[in-house]
Amino acid sequence: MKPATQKDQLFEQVARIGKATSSPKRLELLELLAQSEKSVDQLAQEAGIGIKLASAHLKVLRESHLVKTRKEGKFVLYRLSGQDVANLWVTMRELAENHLAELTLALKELSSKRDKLTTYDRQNLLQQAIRGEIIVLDVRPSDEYLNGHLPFARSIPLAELEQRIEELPKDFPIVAYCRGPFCLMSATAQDVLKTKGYSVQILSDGICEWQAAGMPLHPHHAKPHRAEIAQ
Amino acid sequence: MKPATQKDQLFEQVARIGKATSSPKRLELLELLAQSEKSVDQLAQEAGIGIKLASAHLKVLRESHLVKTRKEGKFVLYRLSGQDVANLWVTMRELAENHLAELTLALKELSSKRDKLTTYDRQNLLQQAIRGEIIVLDVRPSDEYLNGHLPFARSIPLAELEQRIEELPKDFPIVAYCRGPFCLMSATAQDVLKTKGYSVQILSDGICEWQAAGMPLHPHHAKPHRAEIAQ
DNA sequence: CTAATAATCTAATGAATATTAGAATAATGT
DNA sequence: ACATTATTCTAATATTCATTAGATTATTAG
Repeated sequence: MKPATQKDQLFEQVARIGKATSSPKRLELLELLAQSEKSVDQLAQEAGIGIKLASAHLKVLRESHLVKTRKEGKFVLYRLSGQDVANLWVTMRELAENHLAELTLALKELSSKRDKLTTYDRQNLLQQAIRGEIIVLDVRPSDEYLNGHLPFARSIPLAELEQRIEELPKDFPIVAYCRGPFCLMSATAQDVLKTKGYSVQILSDGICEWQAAGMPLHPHHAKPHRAEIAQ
Repeated sequence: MKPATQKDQLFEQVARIGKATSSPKRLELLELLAQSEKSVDQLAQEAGIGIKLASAHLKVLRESHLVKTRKEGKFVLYRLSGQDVANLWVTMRELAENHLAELTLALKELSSKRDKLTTYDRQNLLQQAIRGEIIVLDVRPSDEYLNGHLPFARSIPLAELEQRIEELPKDFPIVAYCRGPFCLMSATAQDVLKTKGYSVQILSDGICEWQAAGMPLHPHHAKPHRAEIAQ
C-alpha cells in the first residue's frame, strides 16, 4: 500500500530506538546492564520478572542494537552496545525529570535528600575523595563495582553492610551511591548506617550519570570478550 | 494484580518518553517542530499525513510533555517543550546512526557528500562565515529561518531558489543546509545550484545538530507567547 | 550416552496502538 | 445570526505488543 519513501525509512530506523525504550522493564534492564554485563536470569531476578519475559525483552533490545551478547559456557551474557546507550538512558531520564511533574514528585517522595548535582559539585566531591576527607561508598553488588566505579570508592554491597559495618570509620562523613537516581540501595544503606551513628549523605548519581557528566571512572576489570554471538 | 512498586512507576514515567518517540511520524513531527512553531495542518502537510492523524500524534506528544501548545486565533500552534527535547532527538538519531547499520547505509545512499562534522569543523565553518569567505545558505521556509538560523546564514527557501538564484554571487563557495541529516532540501538545492555553475557543499547539520554541538545560533525573532493552553 | 541447566522459540491470549470516518467545538468573517 | 475554517473528540477498524505456557536447542556434568 504505502510507497514508504526513503525519508520515512530513516525515521522508521530511529523509531526503533524509541520502541526499544518504550517499556519500563526494558529501561530497567538497560539500567542494570549499564552497571555491568549480566546473564539472562541474573537480569530477570534483579528486574523482578520471569526468565521468559526477560528473554523476550532482551531480544527486542538486541534487535534494536542497544545491547550485545556473548556466550560463556551455558550462559548468555548481555551488555550495552556502547557508552552512548547509557548516555541515552541518562538523557531520557533527565528529560522526564524536567518535563514530567509526576516524576519529579515521585522522586521527591523517594528521597528529599537527593539534590541535583552540578559539574562543580561533582568536581568538589571528587577533590574531597582524593584528599581523603570523605568516604565514598559503593553499595552495589561486587561484580558491578568491579566492572567500574567512582574514583576512590570502596565497595560494601548492601547485603553485607550490617556484618561489615565496622570496616567503616566514624571519623569521616560517608557519601553512599548505588545504580542511579531510581535505585533504592543507597537510601537503604543510609538508613542502616544512620541508626549506627554514622553521618551519611546520598549521591543520586550512578556510574552512568557520573560518566555522562564527563567525570572519570576507575578503570574496568572487564575480561576481554572472546566469543561474540553474531548479530 | 500488580503491586506496582515505586521503582516501577519511575521507569514507567521515563517509558512515556520512549513511547512518544516510538513512531516514525511523531519523530518527523518533532524534527519539524525543532525548526519552528507550527500549526496542526502545517505540520500535517509537511509530514505528509492527514490532519486527524497529525492531531492524534500531537496529542500523544502533548501528553508526554514533549510539546506545548498555544492558541492564536483559529490556530493551535505547537512547539517543543524545550531545547532538551531537540537534544533528545539528536541523541537518538546519532545513536541510531552509530548502531544501526541499515540507517548508515540509507544515509550513505541519500548523499555520499555528507560527512560527520567534528567540533573543529563547525568552528572552522563559522570562522569562514564570519570572514565572509563562504556563503552559508539556509534553504528552509522563511518562517523557520526567522525562528532561528546559523550565524551569518542567508535565507533563500528552496521553493524560491530558481527565481532568486542571481542573488547569489559565484565568487564564493556556498554551504547549504536545511532541517538536518534526514532532510532532502539541501541536496535538492545543491543539484539546482550545481547545474547553474555554483560550487556548493552540503552541511548535514540542521539547527538542532548545530546547537546540540554547542554552537551558537542567531537570535530568534519569536513573538512572546501570549495565551498558553493549559496542560 | 543421559540428566540437568540456561536460554530461546512458538503459539496463544488479551491489551494497547495506528489509522480513518463522522460528529462536535471553537474562533473568524460576513 | 450564519457559513467557514481549524481542530479535537468519539467510535470503529486492523495491527501490533506484552505476557505466559509448552516445546526446543545448546551446553555442561556425570
